[in-house]
Amino acid sequence: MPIRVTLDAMLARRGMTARELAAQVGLSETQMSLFRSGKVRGIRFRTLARLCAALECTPGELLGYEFEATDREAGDSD
Amino acid sequence: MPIRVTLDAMLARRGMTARELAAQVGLSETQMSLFRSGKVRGIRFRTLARLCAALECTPGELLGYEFEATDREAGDSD
DNA sequence: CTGAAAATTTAAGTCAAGGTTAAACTTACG
DNA sequence: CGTAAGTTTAACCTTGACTTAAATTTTCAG
Repeated sequence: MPIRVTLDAMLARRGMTARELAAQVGLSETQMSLFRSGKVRGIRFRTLARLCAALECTPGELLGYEFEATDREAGDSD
Repeated sequence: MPIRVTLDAMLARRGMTARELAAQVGLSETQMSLFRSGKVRGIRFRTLARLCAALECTPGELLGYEFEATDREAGDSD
């Protein structure tokens, strides 16, 4: 999974704990943890928008991407 | 919905039709159309990664975001 | 004009997974 | 210690991503 939600850097930049962000954004701490550990395979724009607003950043800053050759195949698994 | 998948600019830049991209990425034309018209509320990372690979760009370049004050409220409706 | 390719739209349906609550457990750290 | 922060597992609910199919519309070279 080359795309990940990278919250840590933004949290550090804003001196905020994951728990605070969860409360502010209305997300469960569980989900926050899943995001941070890269165990999520997608995201709703509503959620992404709230994270961006709370952290005052762009989607691009929250979504880390590392090019992978396998992403060029349509029939690729996962 | 302040976040949108902006494919048009990238398609133009690579001189590619939406249909071609759909085939290359393994997405239905229907879904491509829904993305382009902003009728989608989220995206799977698998899909986003493939789009990025095919268009040789970053998630940030595909996800347009416009700050909205309502995104700062946790209990916000959609 | 004309016709074919490209794109849009509607409809019906599948099912993966986003997100929740609850609860127990593990780390920091003053 | 003891408290706050973070993880993890499990059971659930619900949304909506994505599909196929098919009809319609837009686009545009010739």
